Amino acid sequence: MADVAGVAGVSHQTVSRVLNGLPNVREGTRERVLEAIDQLGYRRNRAARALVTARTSTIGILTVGSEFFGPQSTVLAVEAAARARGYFVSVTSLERYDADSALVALNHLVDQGVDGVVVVAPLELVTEAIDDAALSLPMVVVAARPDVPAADPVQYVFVDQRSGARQATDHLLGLGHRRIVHVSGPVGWFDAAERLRGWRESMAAAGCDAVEAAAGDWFAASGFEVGTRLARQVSAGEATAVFAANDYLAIGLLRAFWEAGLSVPDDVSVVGFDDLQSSAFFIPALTTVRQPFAEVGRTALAALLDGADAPGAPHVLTPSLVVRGSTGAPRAS
Amino acid sequence: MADVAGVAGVSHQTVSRVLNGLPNVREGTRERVLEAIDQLGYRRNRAARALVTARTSTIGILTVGSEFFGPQSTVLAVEAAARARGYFVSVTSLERYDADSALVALNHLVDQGVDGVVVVAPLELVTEAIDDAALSLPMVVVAARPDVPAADPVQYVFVDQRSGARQATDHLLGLGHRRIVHVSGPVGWFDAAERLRGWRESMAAAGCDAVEAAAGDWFAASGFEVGTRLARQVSAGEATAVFAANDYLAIGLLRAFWEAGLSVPDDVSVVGFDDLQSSAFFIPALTTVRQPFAEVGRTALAALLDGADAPGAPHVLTPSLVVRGSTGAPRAS
DNA sequence: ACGAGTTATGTTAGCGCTAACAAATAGTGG
DNA sequence: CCACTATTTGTTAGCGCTAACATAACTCGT
Repeated sequence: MADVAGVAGVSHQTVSRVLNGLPNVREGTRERVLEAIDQLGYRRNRAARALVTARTSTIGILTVGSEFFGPQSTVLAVEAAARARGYFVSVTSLERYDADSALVALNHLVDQGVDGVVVVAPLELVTEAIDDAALSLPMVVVAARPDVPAADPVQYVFVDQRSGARQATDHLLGLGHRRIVHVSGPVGWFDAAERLRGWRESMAAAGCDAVEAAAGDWFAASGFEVGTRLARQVSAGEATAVFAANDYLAIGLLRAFWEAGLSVPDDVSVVGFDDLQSSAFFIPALTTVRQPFAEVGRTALAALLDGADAPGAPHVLTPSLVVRGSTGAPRAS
Repeated sequence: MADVAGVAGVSHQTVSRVLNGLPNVREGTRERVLEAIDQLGYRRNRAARALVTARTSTIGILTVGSEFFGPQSTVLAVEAAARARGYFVSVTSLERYDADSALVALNHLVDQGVDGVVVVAPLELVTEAIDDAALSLPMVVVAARPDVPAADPVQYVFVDQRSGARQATDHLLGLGHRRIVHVSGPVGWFDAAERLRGWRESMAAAGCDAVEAAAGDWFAASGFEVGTRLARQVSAGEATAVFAANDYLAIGLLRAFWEAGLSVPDDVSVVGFDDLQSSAFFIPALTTVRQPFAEVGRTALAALLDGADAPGAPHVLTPSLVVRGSTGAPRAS
């Protein structure tokens, strides 16, 4: 910076002023400074700036370290939103799914001096770890947590999973299905719990028994495994539709039903959740629930940067049902 | 740090020594310092440290900002490898796929003072932008670039896409197929170009005509569109197998063939590339090529941190074919 | 027990920047 | 044309840390 000041014939402070866009710099001076900067290829040292301002212009993202569609999409959206607002983004993922890992990851970000943290890890143990950590750092959690502590300084942003599940279930009910099984996601995940709850609510409202089949994780292999069992229930007339907690599980289901010689949607309807890029091309095309990830990203960042002092109610966004070929009226019995 | 020194009854320098694990600190002193740190909940200021050491312990990752399986998996792997080695990771993605965006993104990282950059954006225009930028920063590019400039200070790490394509094609040839169409990925992507080339090599070696069908992007929708056309060729006996540039395209193909009433693999064999989590559950299960992403991540990071001064030959990893139900011998004609 | 050789600790300076204040210059009304 | 205000520029200090050097405190061998 001293070099730039020398070339431009001003003091380093004036250079700083130009760089920060402060007023009270004559136009001619500003131009000379910018010229000198350009000529010398000068770049401001962010560490020194951070040291004196006590702000790093960096936000941390804590995410589950896997290829889950929802979290992954959210992270991308937050990153894009942050970049658009001139922030740097530091990403850290969970090594394992336990409270210890969550704290390690959180500390990793705090050590880095981030100005705020967006948590994209909709796991109960992560939010618990955060509650315990009680950091004095602006923090936004993207997770459909139903019981946000009242005085929690942390802000919540999420897509209403329960609403999505109700839309999916109501769609099936509307087609005439009564025996709708839910293949639920793994325990400990808010999204799984909320989708399960939404399904239960709709089933209860319709006066139907809610029979659940739990999948061990979010992947197609689990969906297939559960689907193999469900195929027998379908054949026995014990189920006419399945609502899967996500599209990967639905892939496994479709496959299992196909292997069992069952036709979707003639013998059994299937609904997923997430709307993958390729869900429209499954066999058959999958009816599913789409989430507004880009909006989640923007909202989360806005909450973090602008609403630092306004925890208040969580920001809830609404998903929408996408009806395709995997659902139809139940076979007249 | 001064506070800690006060509590421990030592100078701030001794605290610094303890923190950095330097020798020549008596055990008792070290313990007192650690105790004081713990008691005060002290955290070292990274900005100040970065200022004086001129190193940020942060590496930047430049990636395409989309949900592509390969890049996404690679980023996760690099992040995990970096964390394991105590580095912070700053991620930036391309706003658009043009040279300008690439430079903006690269500058964004440089401005941040990263110690090195890993580029996970296997696009020609990105490597060109990097060549032009000629930054004096350790840099590793994860891209199957066939013509790495000799004196390039940038290191390359990649999975041998050509080998994967040859394995896929040779598998089909071995089954007896002669008319094997390749559905190629979008132009401008190294992976697409290399897979195309590998397929051509194998076809040429077998003395077969290589008929290509270009997809506009990497997604299932394009695969479906191309597949609709290919279905007619298959019916006309002009093709007996299709090698898709990735699994998403393959999904679209499977769907198109299904709609056309063609059986896979009886009427036409299909091979993909990437081995998605769910590829084993497609209908039929997809024969595809699996890439060692975790190894790519580790190798890239090792190259960045350890081999700063040894550009040399690119680090090439090898993918492996996974044979499943979507391939079989051609129908005897 | 004394000095040479080690090892442990303290002192000083400065990394590059911005905040706060001081000085200089330009602008304005009487 | 001068006193006075508004604007522009310069000067100084210090953010929290580490490198380099200075000093103090221990070892030992003789």
